Amino acid sequence: MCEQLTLRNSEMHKKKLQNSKSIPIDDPKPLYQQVKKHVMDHIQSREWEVHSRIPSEHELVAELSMSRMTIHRALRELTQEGVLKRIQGVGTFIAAPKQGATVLNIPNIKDYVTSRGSNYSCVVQFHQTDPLSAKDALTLGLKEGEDIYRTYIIHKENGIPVMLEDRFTLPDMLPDYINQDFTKILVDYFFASRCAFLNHDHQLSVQMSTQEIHHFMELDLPTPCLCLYRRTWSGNTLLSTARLLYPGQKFALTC
Amino acid sequence: MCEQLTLRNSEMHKKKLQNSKSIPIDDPKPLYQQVKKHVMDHIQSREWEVHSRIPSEHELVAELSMSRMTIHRALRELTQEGVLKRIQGVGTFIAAPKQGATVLNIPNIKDYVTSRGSNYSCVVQFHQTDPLSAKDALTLGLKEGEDIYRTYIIHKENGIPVMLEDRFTLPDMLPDYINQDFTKILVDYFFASRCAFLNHDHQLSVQMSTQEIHHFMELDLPTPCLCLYRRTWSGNTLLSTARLLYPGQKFALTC
DNA sequence: TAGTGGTCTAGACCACCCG
DNA sequence: GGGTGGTCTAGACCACTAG
Repeated sequence: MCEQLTLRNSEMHKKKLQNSKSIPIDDPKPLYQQVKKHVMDHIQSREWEVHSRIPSEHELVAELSMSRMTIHRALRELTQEGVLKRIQGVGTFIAAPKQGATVLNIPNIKDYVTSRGSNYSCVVQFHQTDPLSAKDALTLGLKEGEDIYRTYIIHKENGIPVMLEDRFTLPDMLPDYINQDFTKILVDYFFASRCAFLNHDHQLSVQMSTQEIHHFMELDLPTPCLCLYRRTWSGNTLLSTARLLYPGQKFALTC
Repeated sequence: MCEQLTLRNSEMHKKKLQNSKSIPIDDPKPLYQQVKKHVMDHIQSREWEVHSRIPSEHELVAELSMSRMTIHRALRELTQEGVLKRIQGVGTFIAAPKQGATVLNIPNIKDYVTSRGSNYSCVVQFHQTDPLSAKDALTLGLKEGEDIYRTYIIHKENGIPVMLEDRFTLPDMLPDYINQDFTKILVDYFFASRCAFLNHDHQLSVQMSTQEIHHFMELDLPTPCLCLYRRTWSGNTLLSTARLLYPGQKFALTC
């Protein structure tokens, strides 16, 4: 088996040499990618089991007749991808499969609406400087009564409200925030245009619609709502918090 | 500015040489990481703007007095991380910041419960072979009446139901699925132990609790529920679908 | 044709782990 | 001390893009 693979690889090497005479035959992939596939094949075929040790770089260099840097790059990338686990001075092992890490990718509201072939619009209900209430001050880690920007936007699909955005933004970092017209640019886009490396954290919950939600979302009946609480940071500095309310409808997918 | 950085880097080089005399002074990082930081600093300070071209590998080699492989590794990793965009024959550019891609990372239920310091347990209500109903057959892309494994589990935190798992699993791929004791092993862990490369897709929605949910989740009042519909694949082959119901409570965060 | 990024090599030094 | 992975170099050949 190993011998067979060695042969295959030396054949590939020949093809590469042929290819260098500018006679592209069948697009041989880079060697490091072949090594990655070689390792993946052994894992998928169960020949190399989870947690077991795979050949060292030195052994793969000998087996596949490549330089150590090429082998190393392949193994390093597989390690970055979570397939392998490497321990200096010990060896390279098959990593345990990731378990239970469930990732949801929620597109922004405008892309989501337009991707459904619908018309996107929004109405900015408030966009002003407010003194902080005691409750909000607690959440934001600020003092009661301090000034903060508050923005309240209803996002619509074909004119029908689909999402309520209730946002607090700290004035220190982005003083021109309050002058923006958020019917023209999404708040997230504005942040992305001003700050190079944003990060977010999120908290997901469900709640029944309140009177306030009924009013702005044009609802008649009590409706379960998905509530996404998002904080936006630039490095370790909090920029903004948002409560995003999606009244009871399927709204997100992928990955 | 550039000169200053070159100086800083040659100083680091000296430190590295000192360090090689086994006198670790202040843990100098690998050169390629210094290059990454060098680039990131220029981006964060706005010195290099979005979409603008940054110095070529050759220029960075001269500026920072490093080998091209080291420069190349730094720029390649930043490209993989989405910070840069490289075009062969043209140059290296600052990538546009990712916008609106909101990612939620939901831990598995057992880790979630235990991470809160609570006691995890579960009850398997059904675990049997069922003929497919017309509606479920449609969702799964199978024929009505075909046999399928159905598993119905109530997950509990300190004895109180917190999540309902209603799962259909195709019998072809994992014939010993039906013999598992899912009070001992999470279904996701079982899949991970049998299939090397799993992927999932998800759909999120909210719904009001039904009579069925009231009964199994020990609810008295109608409650909004978060419903996560998850499909599990091995390559392009569907393994299992699950409806995961979390009655109205905060349940997930991070990233 | 000159400059760019993509890949690959052969060799080197290092920190780390283990017997 | 011998084997492992982590890093780095100097040089090479290539495909690609643009003037």
